[in-house]
Amino acid sequence: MSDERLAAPTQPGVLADDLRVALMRVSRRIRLEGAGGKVTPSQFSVLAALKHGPLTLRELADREQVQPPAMTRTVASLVELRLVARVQDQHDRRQAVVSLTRTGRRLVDETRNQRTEWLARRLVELSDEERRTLAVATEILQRIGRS
Amino acid sequence: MSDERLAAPTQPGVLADDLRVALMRVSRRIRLEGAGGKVTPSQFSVLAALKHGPLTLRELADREQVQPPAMTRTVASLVELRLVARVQDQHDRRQAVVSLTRTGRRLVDETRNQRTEWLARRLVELSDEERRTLAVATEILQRIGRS
DNA sequence: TATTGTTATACTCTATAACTATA
DNA sequence: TATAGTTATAGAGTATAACAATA
Repeated sequence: MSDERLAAPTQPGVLADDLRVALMRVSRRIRLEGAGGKVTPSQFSVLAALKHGPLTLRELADREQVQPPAMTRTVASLVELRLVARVQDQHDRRQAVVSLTRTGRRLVDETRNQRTEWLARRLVELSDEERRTLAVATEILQRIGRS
Repeated sequence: MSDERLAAPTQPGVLADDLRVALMRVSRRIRLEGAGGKVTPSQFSVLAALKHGPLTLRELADREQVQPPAMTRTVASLVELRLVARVQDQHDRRQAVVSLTRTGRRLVDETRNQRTEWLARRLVELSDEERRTLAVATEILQRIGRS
């Protein structure tokens, strides 16, 4: 008797279905962690987008795939919460440049850390070999994510 | 010289950070596929929850982690779209049982297939060994998702 | 009394259309 | 004219509080 029924399925169609479900479920779990109710998911997504530097309102709207009026409101709420600052661009006064405040940056880092820690706790329960498998899988997923 | 810089990092903290980012990015990509604008994410989530059989409004609210009034509205909109049907339970007339219509089931299956196919197209571009790695990783992620 | 679901009300996120200010 | 952003308006999704119907 072969051990086919024990082997993880590798046919693209079957694997895609299993992997899709597993990916969606785990990311949902991760998203629930560290979302300490301080800001909404939309607001947090904007904060995370600003992590690597200031962006104009238009750039934020494009990256978050929302229309400018929606971003106007979200940014206004974040300004109110003192999590971002907005200043008029001096060279093109039509543009508003949005950046993280120190408090905003701290919130992004804390949430990120909480999410990472939730996953890290799951990983320490695995064997070395399983972690090696996930490490290689991570590289493959990174490639898929870029495509 | 060791090949440390080539090896995928397996320390739980580092791996968790890389894996988290990769997971979130790929699931976001998957979620964007086949979301043909026919229904909203909330509505689709309810349809998917009904895939394995009818549920009462209360059960739906619990599974979707929303309060009953929100589910009342979402179900009403899906009834309007002819994607679900709701009938009063004959044994307990307080309860409303919600089930997929044929159209609703078709929409769930089509969306699911489109998402799976997007991922399957990425998988056929990989080597056999990479697919084996992802297959084993899927089993590990399934365990993490259940925890 | 307890449970299921609805109605009333309010707030957030989103969209499109029309507008203002700047280039 | 074209672009960046806002205001006006509307619809979906969510919540809590108060209520109706049934168990």
